[in-house]
Amino acid sequence: MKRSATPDNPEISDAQLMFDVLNEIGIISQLSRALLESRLQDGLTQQHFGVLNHMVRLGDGCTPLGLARAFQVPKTSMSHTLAGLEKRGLITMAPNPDDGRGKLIYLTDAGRDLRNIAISTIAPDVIAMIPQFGRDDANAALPLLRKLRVLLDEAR
Amino acid sequence: MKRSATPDNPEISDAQLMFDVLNEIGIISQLSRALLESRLQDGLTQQHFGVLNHMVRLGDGCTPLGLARAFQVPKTSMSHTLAGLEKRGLITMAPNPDDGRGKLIYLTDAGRDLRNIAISTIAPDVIAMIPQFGRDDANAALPLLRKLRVLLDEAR
DNA sequence: CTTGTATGGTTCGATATCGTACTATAAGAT
DNA sequence: ATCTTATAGTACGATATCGAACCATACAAG
Repeated sequence: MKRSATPDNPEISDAQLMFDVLNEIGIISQLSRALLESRLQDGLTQQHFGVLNHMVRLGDGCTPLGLARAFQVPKTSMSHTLAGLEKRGLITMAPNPDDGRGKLIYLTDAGRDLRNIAISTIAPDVIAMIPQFGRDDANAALPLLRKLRVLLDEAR
Repeated sequence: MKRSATPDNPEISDAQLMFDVLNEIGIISQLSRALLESRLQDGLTQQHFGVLNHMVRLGDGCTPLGLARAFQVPKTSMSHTLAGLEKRGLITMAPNPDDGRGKLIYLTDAGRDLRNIAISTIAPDVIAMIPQFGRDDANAALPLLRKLRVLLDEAR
């Protein structure tokens, strides 16, 4: 199980540690995505929900590229996600008056409602996790994750 | 016990905390996947690499369903991933002598080699992160992540 | 005012993901 | 033995993801 942590090459075990961290993160992401999507209707994905949630929390009128950066996905992926949201009437896309190339994304009432319903639907699952995970551990984990995310983001 | 923004309903901010944790995890997962796949050739994905790595570390001769459970993906997804690995000559699939329905997956030499090459290719990036993230923080994060993963797994 | 280059966005094709439905074998209960 | 239910895996279709190529606009330098 334990790879030889040869004292002359401590980097190996350090690298293994980071691999393990990223591996756990990958599986948690997979699990939380599956949990979320099992609660969403109409083939909505985590990305769809994420975009709606982002705009409710931080305000709409943002650009497709800005959203792509916020979620760290290629702009082509965001383009497809936004097309799906527009097709469902959850957002509208308007040309950017300040930039002839760009667009601005706005929530519709339906989009806002759907986000709020989704939150209510998922909240019990999330709240149920807290006593088991522990508020202290959650509070401890968040800054570590933020730091790691920023690091990975800068290292791109 | 709680310094809450909404004293009448502390669960709200706790839920927000967990949402934030899962959100950071999702983005980190996205970033590390992008980083990994940019280093892999021949259209290999994180799943492909993950399966090879899993078998090198924990031994091959495992079943498709066992792998699907290990990675928390539907068995149809694993079926597709394994087909891709077999097509590339990185694994072989044999009928399970103890179960007429099942198969057993074995690494080929090419599969083992590819995994080792991939590890060597990625290791510098991972090692470079360590001094910035901090070994202590990595050591602190891992058990928290494991706990969260187990929790989510059980709550499925 | 051109020209070159950078930026915002879409289109398209290849592949991945995953739910539904299906086949085949296994295993337990009459 | 037969029936029932559970399990391992695949086929297929719908959608998601993403890189390459592309278009249009912006912007900077002559």
